[in-house]
Amino acid sequence: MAYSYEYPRPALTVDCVVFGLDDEDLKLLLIQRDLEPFAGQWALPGGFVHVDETLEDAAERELVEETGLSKVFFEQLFTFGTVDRDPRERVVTVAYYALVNIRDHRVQAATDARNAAWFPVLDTPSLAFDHDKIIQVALERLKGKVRYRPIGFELLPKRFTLSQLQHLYETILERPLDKRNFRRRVLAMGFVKETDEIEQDVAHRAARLYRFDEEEYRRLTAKGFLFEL
Amino acid sequence: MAYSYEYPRPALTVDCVVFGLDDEDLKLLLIQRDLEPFAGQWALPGGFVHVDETLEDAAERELVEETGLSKVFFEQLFTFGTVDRDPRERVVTVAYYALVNIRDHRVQAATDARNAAWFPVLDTPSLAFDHDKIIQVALERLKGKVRYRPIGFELLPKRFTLSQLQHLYETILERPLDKRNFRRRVLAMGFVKETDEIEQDVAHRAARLYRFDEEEYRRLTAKGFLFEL
DNA sequence: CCAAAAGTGTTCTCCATACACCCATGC
DNA sequence: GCATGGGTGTATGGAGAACACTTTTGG
Repeated sequence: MAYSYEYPRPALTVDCVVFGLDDEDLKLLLIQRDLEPFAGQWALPGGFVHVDETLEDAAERELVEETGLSKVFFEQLFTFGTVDRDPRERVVTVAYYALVNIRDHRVQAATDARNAAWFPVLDTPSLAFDHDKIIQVALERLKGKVRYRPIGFELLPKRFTLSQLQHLYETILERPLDKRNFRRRVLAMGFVKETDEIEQDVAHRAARLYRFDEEEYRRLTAKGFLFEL
Repeated sequence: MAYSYEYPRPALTVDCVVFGLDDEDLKLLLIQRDLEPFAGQWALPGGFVHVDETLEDAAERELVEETGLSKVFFEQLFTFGTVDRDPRERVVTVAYYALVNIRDHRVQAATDARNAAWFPVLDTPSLAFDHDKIIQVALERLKGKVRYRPIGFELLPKRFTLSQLQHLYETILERPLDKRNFRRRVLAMGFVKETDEIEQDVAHRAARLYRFDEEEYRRLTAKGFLFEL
């Protein structure tokens, strides 16, 4: 019989790469570990998968427990399974990435985390385990996916200006975009809708606020429309 | 301590979705299980991950053991972790997909497999576990990825005709393509190279054979070139 | 000579790109 | 009134899409 009871089995964890957008940069949510191994070092939030919860549930639970974040956009990233990635024993980890609007969520460390904080993506401390590697993979995925799926909106508040949206894409893609062309293309797609609100409290002309109309996006993709930027 | 020794842990398996191209259709390599649960039913090749092997190694090992296939193109697909996907106990599976040129590989059942055979993708028997679901995900991935990564070549022999290549894309994308435009675009990319050989033993004008120049592809992508079809 | 697939160019349309100035607001 | 970002139109070039006939070979 191929029942696995007789054999030692790898442990299974989940880890979360949480991206957030601060007005200027792309940031990453890290926790400072309170336990060995790597106690005191910064790492991705994550932990062991319980036998009675799905992988998504485990990722969400760990994120809430260690950082206080809940109800954020989540997608599976990749599963990392080299033999020596954890010094204790064999541990396979299913990594997720999440996108959050920083301003709407307050982070707070708890359980196994001594501390939780946002770091600029390009200026993180050296991390525990193979978490640097996981972040590299997450960044590549984000860069790739943002061009053909409208996931960037998850990083913005519900109402946003077109300049914020453009800035977001410039940050993620690491190249400048032409303002007029960008605005024309975004609006031509039809699912970024003008609202009748404008920015508040800015020291210059206030910009119009727009929103991402998910309903409309679904309708359009169902009809064969392909998002691309 | 967050050591997991104290807690029951999910079992971990790998499963392989192996695509092949028969002259006409896209096919899938399945095995007939010899063990419970689902003995006698068709399923994806796969099995438990050993503590001392990476996930890739496990996938390759299981594929050789159960089907005799080795040295094929492999990529991680997705990790499936719903709680009840295995009737015995909690089992999380890391799925891989593989692309094979059917004519160059002979399959042969062994170990836990009573039988191994190719089935048309759109006409498979009902499968064990959640393997139908896994295949759906693999198909979507293949359809998506084939358009921006030159992985389709893995399904063809080393030397192929442009008609074969076009047929492959038509099969995967499920739509007809214009012959002249297709040939122009493929050749314009620069990494599909003409050879001085031609088809043999055909009952009509013999077509020129081409090859995928991986070196050239790497050079071009390094310079910012983006494959797209 | 017939069947079957190989091979080949041109036109048109549309979309991506490049590019610069005036406008509204707060201080 | 000045500094700051908001907002707008046009011209050009290049790529994708549509489209049909001749060539080669084997049977």
